[in-house]
Amino acid sequence: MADVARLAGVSAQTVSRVSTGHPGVLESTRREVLNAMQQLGYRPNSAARALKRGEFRTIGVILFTLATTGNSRTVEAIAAHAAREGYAITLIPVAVPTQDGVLGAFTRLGELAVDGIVVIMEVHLLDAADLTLPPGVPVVVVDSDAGDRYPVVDADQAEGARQAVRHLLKLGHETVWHVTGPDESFSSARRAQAWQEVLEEAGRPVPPCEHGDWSAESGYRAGLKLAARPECTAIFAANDQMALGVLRALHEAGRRVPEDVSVVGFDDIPDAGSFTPPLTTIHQDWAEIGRRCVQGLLEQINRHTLRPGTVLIPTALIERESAAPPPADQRQ
Amino acid sequence: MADVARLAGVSAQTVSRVSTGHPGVLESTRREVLNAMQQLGYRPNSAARALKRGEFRTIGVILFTLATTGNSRTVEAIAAHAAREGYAITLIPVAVPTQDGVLGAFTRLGELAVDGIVVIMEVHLLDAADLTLPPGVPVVVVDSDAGDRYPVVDADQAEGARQAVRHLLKLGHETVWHVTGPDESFSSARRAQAWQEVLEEAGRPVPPCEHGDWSAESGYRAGLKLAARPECTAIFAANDQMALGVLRALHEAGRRVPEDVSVVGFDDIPDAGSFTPPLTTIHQDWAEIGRRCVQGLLEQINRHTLRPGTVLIPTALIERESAAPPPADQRQ
DNA sequence: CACCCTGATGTTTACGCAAACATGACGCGC
DNA sequence: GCGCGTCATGTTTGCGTAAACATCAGGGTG
Repeated sequence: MADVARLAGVSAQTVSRVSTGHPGVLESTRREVLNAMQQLGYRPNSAARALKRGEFRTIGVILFTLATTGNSRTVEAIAAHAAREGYAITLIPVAVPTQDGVLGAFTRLGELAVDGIVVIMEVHLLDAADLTLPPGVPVVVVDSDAGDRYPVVDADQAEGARQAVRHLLKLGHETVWHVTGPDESFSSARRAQAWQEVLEEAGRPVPPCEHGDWSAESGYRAGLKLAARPECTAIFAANDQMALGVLRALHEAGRRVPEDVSVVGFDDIPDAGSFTPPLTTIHQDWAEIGRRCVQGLLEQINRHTLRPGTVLIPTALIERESAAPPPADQRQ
Repeated sequence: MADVARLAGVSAQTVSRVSTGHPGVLESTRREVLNAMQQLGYRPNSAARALKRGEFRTIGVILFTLATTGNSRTVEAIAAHAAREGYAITLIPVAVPTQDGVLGAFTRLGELAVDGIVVIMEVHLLDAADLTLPPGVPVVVVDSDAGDRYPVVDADQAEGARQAVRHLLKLGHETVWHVTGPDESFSSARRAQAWQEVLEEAGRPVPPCEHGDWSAESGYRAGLKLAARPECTAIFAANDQMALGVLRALHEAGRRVPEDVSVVGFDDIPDAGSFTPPLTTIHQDWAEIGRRCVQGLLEQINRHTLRPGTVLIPTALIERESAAPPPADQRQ
């Protein structure tokens, strides 16, 4: 910076003013400084800047994996909105989803240069890490029911599941079978619970769940079992990937979709419209989730207020071709 | 830090020595300091640390989107390996894939606290941004042919495509039709080129390409056209998502896979094994790509040497059920 | 017993920047 | 024409840390 100041014939402070876009610098001076910067290839040192200002303009995102569509889409949206506000994103992946792994990530995080944290993580693991969550650091949590302690942003899992089940019921199916996600997932539990509630409210039998792990392969295994039951005419899979596996299982078992069996997924991943047949599913607005995360975090950073509570992002039923009325002989 | 020093009855320097794990501190003193740290909730300020040490222990990753499996997997692997080396990852998404967008990202990047950069981006857009790439900053490029100027890490696109085409030829198909990715993609161009070369070497006719954009929907459109050609018995799609669309199109057109038409994809996304039918495809080792990116970057950071050149990660043919010999009447 | 060496700890300093305050030039009003 | 306000710019200072150097105590050696 001193070199730039010398070359431009001004003081270091004026260089600083130019680089931060401060007002009160003569246009001619500004141009001269800019020129000198260019010539010397000057780049402000962000460490020094952060030290002086006491903020990093960076948001940390802690998660298990980018491999799920939801996570990577959410991160992408967070990054995009953060960038718009002048914030960068630092990724803190948790190598292993154990309490130790989470603890390690939170420890690293404590030493990281972040002004706030988005936690995309199942709540029970968050609990374990709770102790080491640096107090006073703004936090927003996704995919959790910790709304009483932290600001939570999430898709309206329950309403989405209700939309799916009601849609199948309205088509005339007597009941709806369910393929769940992993037990430890909050989203999975929420979707399963809502599925059960809708059936009970409608006075329909609640068939036993098949348990999956979000993967298409697990959906395939569940689908094989369901395909073997002739009374099963409607399946709600807790995500689109498992629905894909269910579709394959039904196809192999010779049961046509949607003529014999209807399938509804959850997520509306980009490929869902190209499944065979195109999948009727529940759309999640990840872009909006990311936006609200950033918004909530900035609110805390700027206003120094932690406001627990849950922000629910609406879901939407996307009707494609995998759900239809049940076969005539099974119709209500 | 001063408070900790006071509480522990030592100097600030000793606190620093403890927090950096420096040797030459009496065990009893160390414990006392650790104790005081805990009590006061002391966390070293990473900005000050970075300022003093002249390094951020952070790697920037600049990319267009996390929406493709390849990108998000690569980023995840980069993050995991970087974490192992004590580096964090900062994400710099390019909002719009235009030269302006890229320029903007590189400008932001210049001000970012990173010790090195991984660029996951098509090369022609990189060229446009070239001017503003801060000189002297370690860089590794993925998905590019800029091996003469930068260290490049990439899957062996050409060999992968060759494996796919040769596999179909060996099964007895007279030739192989191709659904490409977007024109501006280096990977897409490389795969298409290798496809053509293999056909020419084998003395087979080279049918016209169908052009897609990586999306399943574009694969569906291409598949519809291909399905209308009875002479088409083998299709190589430049990625698995487009292959999914092709599968759907063939199914709708009443052409069975693999009995009537064989399909091979590229990527081996996690769902590929659950397509209907399970997709034969080319596996890319994204974890290894991420690992080599970090390795290449750290080499530059530690040894201050820029070594242009391309590291090619081998691909592997994964045989599943979507490719088989052609129908008897079409057999060679 | 004086010397030096070693190892533990304290003191000084600078990293690069920007806030706060200081300076100085100019113009305007009474 | 004197004083005061305004605006552009310069000077001082300190953010939290760790490297470099300084100090000091104890122990072994000739």
